[in-house]
Amino acid sequence: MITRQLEHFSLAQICESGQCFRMRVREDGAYQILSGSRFLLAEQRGDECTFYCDEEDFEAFWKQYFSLDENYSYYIAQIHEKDIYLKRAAEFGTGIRILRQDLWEMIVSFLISQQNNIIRIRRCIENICRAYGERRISETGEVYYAFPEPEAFAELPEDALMECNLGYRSKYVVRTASAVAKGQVRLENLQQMTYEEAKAELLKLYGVGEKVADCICLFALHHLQAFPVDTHIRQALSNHYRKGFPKKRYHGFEGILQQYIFFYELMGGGVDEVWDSGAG
DNA sequence: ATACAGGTCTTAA
DNA sequence: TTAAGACCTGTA
Repeated sequence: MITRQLEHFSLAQICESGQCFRMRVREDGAYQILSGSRFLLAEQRGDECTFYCDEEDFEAFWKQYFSLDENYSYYIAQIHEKDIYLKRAAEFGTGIRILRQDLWEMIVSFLISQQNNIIRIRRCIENICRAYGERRISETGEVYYAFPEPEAFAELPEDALMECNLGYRSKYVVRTASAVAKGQVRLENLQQMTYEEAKAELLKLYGVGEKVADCICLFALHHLQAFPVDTHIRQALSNHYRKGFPKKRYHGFEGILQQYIFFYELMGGGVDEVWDSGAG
């Protein structure tokens, strides 16, 4: 068991930020975090966090998973003084962190995410884990299912995952799993690549486009310069950044600011700011 | 009922 | 190279 005082860290906000679909809050207020085949139980009171794992596990894995070695105060301090909207968004989501999640899990998760809502995305992922993942018991005694390896999907008929409610995305997952299982795309190599290289490689996968590739780069490969543009972000940018988002100013960590904006819009924090266009 | 969810692929000009 | 349509499914 590990206890830490943490700034700019909120399990609740991370859980609701729409980057980790297998994290959930329990009845007792504790959080379950699943990543690949791992399981972690964690609690938070104010800025004090407790992680139910041993020192070695924490140092070798979870610390990086939560990006605890990064200084988010610095990123927030870079926000332009006059950018009221971005300052509000960052203040609103100040406990968000960009996680370092499992690469294969993120590929599949964001294939499923397209033209889909977060509730159903979570359910789809839960379904495929139950159907194809290994059943396990955590150190703390909870039953959970590991995320299935590519081989678990690789030989399936392309529409097999419709039974898990993936809809037309089933074939994206099966074909991509097949490509990875055959070694046509090597996940180990992706980890070593630059943002541009990794994105280009990911775009070769069937069902992976610009947006999904950027999500994978940001949430798994931790390329903080990836800036996924989805419907929410597109809307927010057209409302608040007529000349485009100032990526140059924030070069190298645009992705963090993207996540503040996404979270702000998702949670309805931005609604009061979209009043100005019609009234003369 | 119709539109919309953290889009991408296919097809046609 | 760009632009419309199709696409599973649940929810409001």
